[in-house]
This record gives sequence, structure tokens and C-alpha cells, in this order.
Amino acid sequence: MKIYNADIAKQFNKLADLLEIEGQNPFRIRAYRNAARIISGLSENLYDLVAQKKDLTELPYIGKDLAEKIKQIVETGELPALKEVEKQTPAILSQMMDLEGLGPKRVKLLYDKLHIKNFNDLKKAIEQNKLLTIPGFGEKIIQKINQSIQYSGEYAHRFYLIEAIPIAEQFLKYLQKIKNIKQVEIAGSYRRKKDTVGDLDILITAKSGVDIIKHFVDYDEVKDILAQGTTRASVRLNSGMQVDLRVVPEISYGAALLYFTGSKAHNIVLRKMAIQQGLKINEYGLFKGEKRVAGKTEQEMYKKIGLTYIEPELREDRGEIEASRQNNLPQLIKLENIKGDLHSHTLATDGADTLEAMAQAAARMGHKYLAITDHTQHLTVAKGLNKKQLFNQIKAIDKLNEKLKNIVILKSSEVDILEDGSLDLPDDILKELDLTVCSVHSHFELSQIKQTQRIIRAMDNRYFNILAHPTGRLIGTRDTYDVDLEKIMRAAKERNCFLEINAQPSRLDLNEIACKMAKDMQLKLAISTDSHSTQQLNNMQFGIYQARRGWLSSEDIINTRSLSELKKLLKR
DNA sequence: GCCGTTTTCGGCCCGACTGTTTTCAGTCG
Repeated sequence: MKIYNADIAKQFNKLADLLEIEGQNPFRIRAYRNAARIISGLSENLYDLVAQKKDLTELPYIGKDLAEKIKQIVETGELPALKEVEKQTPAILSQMMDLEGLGPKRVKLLYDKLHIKNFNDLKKAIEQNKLLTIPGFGEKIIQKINQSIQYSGEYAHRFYLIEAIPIAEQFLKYLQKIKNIKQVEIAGSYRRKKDTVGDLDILITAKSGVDIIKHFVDYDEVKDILAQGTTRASVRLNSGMQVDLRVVPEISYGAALLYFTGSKAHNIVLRKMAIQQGLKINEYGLFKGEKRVAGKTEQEMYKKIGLTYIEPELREDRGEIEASRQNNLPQLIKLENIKGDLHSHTLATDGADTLEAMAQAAARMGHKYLAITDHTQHLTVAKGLNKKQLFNQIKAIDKLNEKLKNIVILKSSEVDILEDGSLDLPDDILKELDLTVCSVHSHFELSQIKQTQRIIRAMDNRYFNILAHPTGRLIGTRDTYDVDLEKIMRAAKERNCFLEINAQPSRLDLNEIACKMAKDMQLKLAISTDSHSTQQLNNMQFGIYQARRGWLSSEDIINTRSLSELKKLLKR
């Protein structure tokens, strides 16, 4: 059985939870969590690294002991240390730590005193008023826990970034009406442009927080107030979104923005760096003893500890701090670098708009080219074009191109990759196209070896250009299919093919880690919207965010090129 | 359990809010 990095990270996190419940050394617990975080952000599979006998202690936060434990998991699928701990402390207890108000100490108390192991036990005990007998459990905490059990069913999900944006902007508009506030900003993973957002972190600068907090919790959409103090507050909205507010003085704006934007891992490294220099970072500034030496802007915070400014999308402790120290950060791609879109559909297949409507909409966005990539015949999930129908579309595009002034429609197709790796259209029609976008829509269940071979075999076709949504993930609903991405990337580079960053907010496939892996291999990518309507052409922005999180620059992306340069790149 | 530009031992990020306390532990971000 092949073990994935995510499985290894999960085992370490679980071990950390259980050790925490047992009250073990907090620093040892942190070591496991650090390792889990690093592992889930790796671009290479630990499974492969172990097979190649690589020295795992070269990875940050992985020492001799953890390297050995990783090896155990890879080779046996199990972590003996975890099994050992589970004898004393059942693994299921870790799920109770997900509840609001329940940390390791209270979980342990519940288990020791009442043998409560899971949500069901907990619900029963609350109904029977048993919790009040435990020291430290009062009415309010019990109510909070009870509510959290309800929420865990209703709201146990993160929001796609595209869902979070309107919620955030509406709230922002409301907050901006407050008198005497200087700045309002949304920080957190929203500002780092993660593909999903768990909650919103809002930062406001003002002299005093009390009135602002009052206004904040009075918002129409607030369903519950979770916490309310003089400088911070926390609410749950009707949409299920949790929103945290923090009010700081203007002089601390940069420090607070840095602190509130995170990621937590990034902040911890910055704070350690400060300590080494005899300084201290908190959300109010950078301090030398009692004296504030920076705090008003993020730029000065970074500068004072010897770093160049780091864009929010990069703040994940994945090498950005070292790169900043060496003044070696990439110049990240921007939306305005994009010259065209290489993946879109019309109502000839499963799109909503006509060829011409799509073209006009793309032209209005400033695109110089748009590839129409309607599906092919064997696709079962949507109707597709056969050879003759595609031929007719080609003629229609030629005719339309004569009429269009500001944009060129590229003749293309989203060609289905069949189970054996052959393409769903014959070469004599593929050669009439400007480019092809090829993708897997079936047989997701193939073994890694077969799936990888299937895709590489498809790339062997000289008319293959771009592999669309390369891993097939649907965020929160479907995992990637089992594929050796590194091998595919290498094969693509050898054959002068490209991979896509699919900008659909529910796909964002490749993810940021794969993007960075491609960059490290010097494999170029396309950022494409896979639009099924004119409206969706605007989703390009989400692909850009993802690319930025993957350290990509304009030169790493093929559709930042002019049409003539693009055509040269596509030749194989 | 990891790590090292004072270190191979002795550190390990920092502050706010809540509730149950009677001066603070637990939780959270």
C-alpha cells in the first residue's frame, strides 16, 4: 500500500493531540505538529524519498527520531508510538478537541471522570446534567460546547474563496460606516488567497475599540456573538461564517496586519528571528525592550529584522523567509500579465453562451486570444462534439475571426483522454486545431502506475499540448486521482507539453504545492478558466492567486505571451 | 522532539478573552 504525505501528517497530528491530552511535554507535542505541517506542504512524496534512501533529516523540523518514525509509517502503514499511546488514551478523543471550548485539559477531565469518548457520549452527559459535577465546568462552558456540537454538523466546512468574497465585502461596507476609524482590512487566509477560507479576520485601526466592537456585533447578519472584549470580538454570521475582529491603534497597523495575516507558521519564524536579534514581535509592533522600533507598516517590520517585503500569498513558511533574506523572492505574476484564456466552452456542448458571446466577453476583458475547447464525443458527463461537428465549429471560428477586431479565437478542443491513453479524436482533425487541451474525465480509480502511464501515453501524441485539471481534484468533494505528478511533469517537459492551473474556484488544480514543483522543474504552465459562461471568464483571478501562492512569475505562464510567441511555444 | 551567527544543553511566539476563580487556568488565534 502506498502511503501519502497527508496520511503521515495525519498520524503525527493525532499523536500530538493524544500526547497533549495526556499532558506531555508541550514542546515535544509542538515538534510533532511542526513536522506534520512541513510534511503536508512537501512537493515530493516521502514514500518515494524513503525508497530512494534520501536523508530525511535534511527537511526542516525533521530530526533523527522523526525520520525514523516516517520510515516506520511508510514501510508498515502504522506508527508504533501512536499505537502505544492509544493503549492509555483512545484515538477518538482527538476529535473532541475540535469542539469550541474543549481543549486537551477538559477532554481529559471528561474522559477521566465520566468516560466520555465521543460526541454521542458528550451529548448524553449534557442532557443528563452530568457535566456540572466536574470542577471547571460551569453553565456557560457547557452551553458553548453544546452549541459547538450543533455547529459541527451544520458548519463543518471551509468556504471557497469565491464564496467568502461577497460575505466579506458586504460586512466591510457596513464596518466602513463607523466614525473615527482609519483603516479596515481583511487579513488571515483571505488575504493570503488560500483556495478555501475557514473564517474572516478583520482588522480595524482606531483610537478606541469599544464603540467599534459594539457596531461590529450589531451587524444584521450576526447570528451569535462568540466573544466580545474591548479590543477583539468574534461572531458567527447567518451564512455560517465566523468573523473575528481586532482593533489596534494606527501606530500598530503594520504589526497587527502581519500578525493577523499569518500564517501562524510564518509568524512564529519571524518571532524567533526577532528574538535572535534581541527584539520582540507582537501585534503592536517590533520592540527593543520597551521601545517600539517598528509597527506602522509591514514593510518596516520586515526591514527591521533584515528581510525584504514578503507578499501575503507566500507567507506559509515554505522557504519564503530564507529567500527574502537572500533578496531572492520571485516577482509574482499579476492579473494584468494575462493576455488570453486557453480553456472555455460554448453551448455547442455544456457551456451557456455562444461562440460570439464568449469572444466578445473575452475581448472586453482585454484578452487578445481565447481558445474554444468544447468537449469530445466519448465524454459521458456532458455532450461532446464528434469529428464532423468539430469541423463545422472550426469553419464557424474562421468566419468569426474575420469579423472580430480585438481578439482572435483559437480553434481547440478539450480532448478526452481515454482509458488506454488514446485521444478521443483522430489526428486528421486534431491537426486542424491551433492547440489541444486534454484531460481525464473517467476511470479515476486506476492504479497510480496505470493512471500515470495513461496520461504519458496521451502526451506521446504530437497534437497534445496542455493537460487540463491535471489531478482531477474537486475541493472538499473529490480527492485527486492517484497519479505520479512528478513523473507527469517530467514527461510533459520532455515532450514540450504544458500543464494547466484550472482557475475554477472549486478546482484550482494544480494546487500551490504542485505549482511550485513545476517552477522548480522549469516546466511552464497555463492559467485557464475552463469557463462555461461569459461570466466565468472572470475566474482568471483565482488562477492567478493560486499561481502566486505557488511562487510563479509571469514568465512561468504561457498565456502571458503574445499570440505569436504563444504559437511558437506550442510547436512540438 | 528539534535546533544552534553567544548554544550539543537549554531553550522553544505571544497576547486576549472567558469563566470560574478569589488570583488564574484553559482555550484560541
